[in-house]
Amino acid sequence: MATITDVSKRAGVSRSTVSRVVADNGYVSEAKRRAIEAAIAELGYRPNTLARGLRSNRSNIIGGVVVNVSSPFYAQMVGGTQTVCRAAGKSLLVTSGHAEIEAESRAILELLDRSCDGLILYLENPMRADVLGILGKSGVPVVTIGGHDCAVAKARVLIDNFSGAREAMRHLLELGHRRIAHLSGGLIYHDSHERLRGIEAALGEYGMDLDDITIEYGEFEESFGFAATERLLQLDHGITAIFAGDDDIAAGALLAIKRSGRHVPDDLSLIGFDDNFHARHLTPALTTVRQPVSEAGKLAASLMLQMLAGEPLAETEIVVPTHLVLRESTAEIANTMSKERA
Amino acid sequence: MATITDVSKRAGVSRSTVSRVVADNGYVSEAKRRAIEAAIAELGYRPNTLARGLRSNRSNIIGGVVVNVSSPFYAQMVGGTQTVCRAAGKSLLVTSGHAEIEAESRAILELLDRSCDGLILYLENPMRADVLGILGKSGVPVVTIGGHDCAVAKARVLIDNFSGAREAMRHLLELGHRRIAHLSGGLIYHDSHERLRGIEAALGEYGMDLDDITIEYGEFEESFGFAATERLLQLDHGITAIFAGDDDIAAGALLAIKRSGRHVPDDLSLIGFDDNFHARHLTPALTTVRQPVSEAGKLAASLMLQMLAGEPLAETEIVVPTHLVLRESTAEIANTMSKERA
DNA sequence: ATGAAAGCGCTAACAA
DNA sequence: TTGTTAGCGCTTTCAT
Repeated sequence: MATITDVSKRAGVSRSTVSRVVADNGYVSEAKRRAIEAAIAELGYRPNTLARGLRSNRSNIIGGVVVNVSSPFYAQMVGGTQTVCRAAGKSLLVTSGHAEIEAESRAILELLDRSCDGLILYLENPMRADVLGILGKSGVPVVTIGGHDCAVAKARVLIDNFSGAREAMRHLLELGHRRIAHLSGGLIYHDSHERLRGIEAALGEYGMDLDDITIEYGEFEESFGFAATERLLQLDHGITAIFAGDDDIAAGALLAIKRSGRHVPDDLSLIGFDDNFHARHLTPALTTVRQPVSEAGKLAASLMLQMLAGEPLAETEIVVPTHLVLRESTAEIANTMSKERA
Repeated sequence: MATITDVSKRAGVSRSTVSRVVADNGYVSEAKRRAIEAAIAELGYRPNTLARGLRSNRSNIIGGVVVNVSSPFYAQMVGGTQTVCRAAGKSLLVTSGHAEIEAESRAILELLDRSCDGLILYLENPMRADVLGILGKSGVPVVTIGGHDCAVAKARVLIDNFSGAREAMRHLLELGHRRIAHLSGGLIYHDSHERLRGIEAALGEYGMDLDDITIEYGEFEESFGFAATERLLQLDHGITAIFAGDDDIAAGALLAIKRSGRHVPDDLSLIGFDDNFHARHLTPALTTVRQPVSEAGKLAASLMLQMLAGEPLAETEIVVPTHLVLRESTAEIANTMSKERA
C-alpha cells in the first residue's frame, strides 16, 4: 500500500501538503493540488485510518450498544443510526449488551478502547461504577436511547412508552373492559416499567389501579405469551382483554386463545406493542402501539453529529411519540358479554 | 488516559516489558509481572487500540457487508457472526451495501481503510474491478456468504436455495398442482436465480419447465406480493398454487387472496421462503422453506477465525441446508377441484 | 529476562 | 502557500 510519503515524493511536495489535500483543509495552490491528486490516483493511495486516528485523536467511529443486534427491533434502530452516521462519513460499530450489566460494561470499554468519537447507548442496566468513571473522564460524548439513566449523557432520546401504554389501556377501558390481564416484559427492562406506569395512569382515570388487573411477567417472547395465556385461560379469571407487552408476546397469546377455542375480539380483546411486521398479518390484525424505532436511531445519530460538530447543545431530551394503531383485535365489551350470554 | 509509558515508569521497567505483559507474549519474571499488573490496575491503564493496530498492522476488527442490517434476515446473520467474533475477541464492523454496486464497493474500501483483519461479504453485485484489485493486493482474507462470486474469497458459505426451492416446488407438484405462479424476487438477487433453478429442476421431474408456470418479478416485499397476486387473481389464470419468493411476499399474497374472497389452502395453496417469525403466525400458518441464517453467519465467522489463525484451509465451500416446513397453507389439488365443483 | 532504539503512517504547530 | 519538525502510543527486532 502506498503511503503519504510515496505520494509526496511522486508529486514533489512535502507530506504536509499532501495531508492538506487529503483532509481538504489549509491552503494549497491549484498546481500542487492537481499534481497531488494525480499522484494519489496513480498510486491508488488511500489514507491509513489507524494512523490518522492515532495522530488526530479522532477515529471517525461512533460506537453503539443495543440489547441485541439480531432482534428486528434493534436492527431497525441500528439501521436508522447507521444511515445517518454513514451519510456523515462516520462508521458505526455496534455491539450487543444482552441486557446484562457485565456485557454492557465490557462493550463500552471496548468501544472506548477503539477511540470511538462518540457513544450511542441503549442499555438496560445502570453502568458499572468504574466504567462510568472511565467514560466520564474520557470526555467522549454520549447519547442514550431508551429509559436508562446515564449521568454522563448530554443528550437522550426517549420513546414514549408511557403514553403508548396509557393510550392502549385507555382504549381497552373505553371499550368497557375491566377484567384485564397485562403480559408484561421482565422488570429488568425499562420499557416494562414505563409501560406499567402508563397502564397505571389509564387505570387511575377509571378509579382503578394496578391491583385491579392481572399482571404476569416474562420475556418479550412468543413462548411467554403462549404459556401465560394458557395459564390465564385455564384459571378462568373471567378476563375479557389482554394487553401484551409486545407483539411477539401478543402472537403467542393469540395462538393460545385460538387453541382454547375462543375468538378475538369476540371473546377476548388483544392488544400488542411495537407494530412489528407480523402485527397486521395476524388474524385478526393486531391492534398495537407503534414505536418509531428507526426514527429514534436516526435522531440519536443526529444529536451525536451535532455534538461532534462542537455545537453547544444544552442538555437535550427528545421524546419520540408512540401511537395506537387500531386494527381488528379489540372490540367493545358489549360484544363479549352478549356472546357469553348467547 | 494513562499510556504504556506511564505504566512502565510506575512499575520501574521498560515499555517493552509492559508490552510483553499486556500482550501476554515473551518472558517476564514473576516479580516484574506483578509490579506491572499492579501499576496497570492503579492507573486504570487500557492499551490504545489505534496505536497497537498501527504498529502491529492488525486491528482486531472484522469487516462485514450485508444487503441491509435493518432487515430481520441480515440482522440474524450479523448476530450470528458477531457472537462468534466477539467470543474470539474481535470486533465486527458491519455496513449495508443495499445491493447496489457502488455502495457495496465503497463499503469494502472503507473497511479496508480501517485495516480490517478480514472481510465477511454478502454481496449482490460483482465487485468493481478496481476494488477487486485493491482487495486482492491487500491480502486481507475474505469469506463470502451467499451466491455472489468473489475471485479473492478463499472460503464461501452458501445457503442451499436451490434445494429449498426444488423441495417446495416438488411439494406443490406432488399435491397435484400444475397451474402455479411464482412471485420471484428481482433478478438482481442471486437468491432469486438459485430459487428459479430449483423450481426448474422440480418442474423438470414432472416433464414441465419454467414456461409452464406464471412468473412475476418484484421486490422481496409484502407490497409486491399483494399487488402481483391481485393482478394474477383478476386475470384468472386458473392458478391453484402460489410459490412466493419469500415470506414477506407470501404475507402480501395472502392478504390479496383473502381480500378476493378465496381461501388458503382450499382454493389456493401458498408457500413461502425463509421461515420468518410471521410465517407460523399467519392464518393459515405458512408452509415455507427454512434457512438457517444465523448459522450461516456463525459459520462464516468461524472460517474467518481459522484463516486468521493461519490454518492452511484449502478453498472451502460450505453449503448450509434449507428444508421445507410443512404447515397449513398447502393442500392437495383434489380438495381445490372438489371445492370448485361444489 | 530485559531494555534501547527505531518506526508504523499520519497530522499539526511552527517557521519560512 | 509550503516545508520542517516532532511526535501520537504502541510493538518489535536486536543487543545485552
